[in-house]
Amino acid sequence: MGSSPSGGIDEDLVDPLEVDLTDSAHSAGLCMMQSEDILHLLTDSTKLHGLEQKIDCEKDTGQDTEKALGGFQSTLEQAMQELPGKSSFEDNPVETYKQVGCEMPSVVCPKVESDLQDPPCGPSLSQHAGAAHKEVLHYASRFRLEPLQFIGENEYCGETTREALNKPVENMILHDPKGQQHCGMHTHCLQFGEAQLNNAANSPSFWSPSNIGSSSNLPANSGVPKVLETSCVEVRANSGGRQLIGPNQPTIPISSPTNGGHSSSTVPRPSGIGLHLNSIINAMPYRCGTTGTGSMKSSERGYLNIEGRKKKASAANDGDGCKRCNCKKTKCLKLYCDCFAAGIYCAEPCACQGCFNRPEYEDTVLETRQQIESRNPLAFAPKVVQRITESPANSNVEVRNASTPSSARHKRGCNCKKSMCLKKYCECYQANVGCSNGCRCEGCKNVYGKKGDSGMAEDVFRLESSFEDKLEMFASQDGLLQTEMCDPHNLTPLTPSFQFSDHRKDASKSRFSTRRCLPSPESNITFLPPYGKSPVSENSHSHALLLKDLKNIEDMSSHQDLDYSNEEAIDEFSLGYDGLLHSCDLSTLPNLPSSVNSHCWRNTPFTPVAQFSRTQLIRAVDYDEKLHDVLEDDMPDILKDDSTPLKVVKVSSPNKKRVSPPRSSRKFILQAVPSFPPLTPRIDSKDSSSQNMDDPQDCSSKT
DNA sequence: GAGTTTGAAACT
DNA sequence: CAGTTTCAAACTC
Repeated sequence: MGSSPSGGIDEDLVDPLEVDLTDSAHSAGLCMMQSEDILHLLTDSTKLHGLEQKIDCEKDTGQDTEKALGGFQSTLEQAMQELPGKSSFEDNPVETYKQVGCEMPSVVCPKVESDLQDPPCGPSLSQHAGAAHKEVLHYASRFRLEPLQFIGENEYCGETTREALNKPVENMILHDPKGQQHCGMHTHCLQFGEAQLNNAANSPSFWSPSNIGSSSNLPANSGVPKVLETSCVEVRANSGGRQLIGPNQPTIPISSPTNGGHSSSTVPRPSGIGLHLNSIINAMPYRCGTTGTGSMKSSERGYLNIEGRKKKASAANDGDGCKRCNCKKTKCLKLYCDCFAAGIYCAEPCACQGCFNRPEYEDTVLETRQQIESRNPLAFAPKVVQRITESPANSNVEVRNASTPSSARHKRGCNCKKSMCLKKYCECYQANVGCSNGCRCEGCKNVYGKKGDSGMAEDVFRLESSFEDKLEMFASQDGLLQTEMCDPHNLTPLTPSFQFSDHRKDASKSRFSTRRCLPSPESNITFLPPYGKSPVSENSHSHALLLKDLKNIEDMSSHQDLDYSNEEAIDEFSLGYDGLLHSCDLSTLPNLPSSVNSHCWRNTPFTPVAQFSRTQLIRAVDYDEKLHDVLEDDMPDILKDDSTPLKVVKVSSPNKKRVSPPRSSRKFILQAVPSFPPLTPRIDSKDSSSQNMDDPQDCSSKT
């Protein structure tokens, strides 16, 4: 990969996808798989082999890990038995891919493994291993992300992902309500919390010498988890398609396998599985104001600066704003605090007073976060979704004009009375998205789209609602969902993910299934079918793939007997409702940069939802006919005819919280994992800032 | 930099 | 669920 002399990444050499793989997919322990991969996975026993290796590796990491994996191996074994030509369980050392050009070895898919390994530089990793794993699971469930699959990870990440890069990027979601579109990546990282951190840690850039050395130096701020995808896309658009870092980006080295080569290497672990999100963010390429439209909040932005200069993005800054919070009364434990809301710790750049949003108060932070989520499960959900497409014709990523009403929407809408949605007071405006019918603004003059301007966004929301409603209906009728889902903490905003856990109380620990990246429900827009403004051809390929996958699934279900008694084999079926649901929409998934997918935090727009192991997939499919019904009822309609207008089942008020009513469940359980983002001690916290900040980041304010 | 305005978040 | 209060960012001067 090309590292600039300053330690930055050469734009041309940076491969967003690569970044994703290392950053999010691995570190988070969440590996997203796309439909193609799933199919491949189902037939590729070698992947199981890889999984096995990983398992072995993890076993060495500690009891926690083993426990976490609990039963997973048995499941794996069973699954392998089902696969013809499965590889024997060899004790081959786990190899991690090292991206070419990366100064630091990057852990690619062996994510979990890497996470569990103690970093050469610190003991924190082992200490956090168990927690991290748990957190990963938690986030996975919350974001509808599945824990990293051990199966074929390397292959998947190394190849599939790479291939995916060449595919059109269809949709992306913005997390940041406040318009952090340019910092989407950052946001994602944050959301995954430790996982993210881990990812970051795994990412070459993160561990690159410069980064490591500077990580402490880097301002702990980072991007706020709001709009990650966008940044990627934008970067691409700006840089010609494969770069995460723009010209203005910090020179933090990011691994970018230029040769696609993978060399086996030991994976040095960051001293911080517990690293704070800020660290990740800092490590991540950061591009603010790339388009000049993005208005990121400071919390959403990293203070990365090529020059190492740190400056508070306030005011004067244009485009690079990196402001942080300035809370005085809330102790940075309320959503008023951008840092807190973003799932990151406050950093030195913050001017907050009496801040508790720091690593040393992790417990408090977590608790507070849980409280908030108990009140509003969507409190930390992404607020803005955006759709991005790539033109198939030229392979160039085409970012839909964010200013167009249909390109993005604030999910809850604004409530502006006096600003006419023309100032940053307006969250829609701040996010550079148009107001939608869900907004209650008065006198809307949002330049990105006035309230009432119809667009796909609304339709998408409706679609989402529709599907969701069905799903919920389905769940409630069949009691598939456990009451656990009723717990706001367990609920994933808008899209609860279920899992077959049968008897596995500790599903969260045993859930390792192949996964597929699916747009999270919150990424509704992501699911937009290519109708209307989007040319059918735009998604034709992906749709075809999707349909293929669906068909395969159906076929499998119809041709195979499912032995539900074999719980181990089933282990779990993680159904991201949105994933399955929108798998049709997933057309975009195959095209999604892995980076985007992997960087999901909470409410990640792209949540790898349905990654099934072969057995799991089959059984899951068969398991519940109704599930099929849902898929068939909803997805086909969309998938079968791109040109067919979406059926509007129900329009949900953006302001309404989608909380599923209590349901009894038999087979599906929502993982009860704390939703709080991994707020692991960050290298450079305010307290510790003394160590860092030597290399202040260049923070410029948003436009 | 201080003060004002604004609207989200929190509270009742 | 609506109204009110609190809060911190955005904005103005």
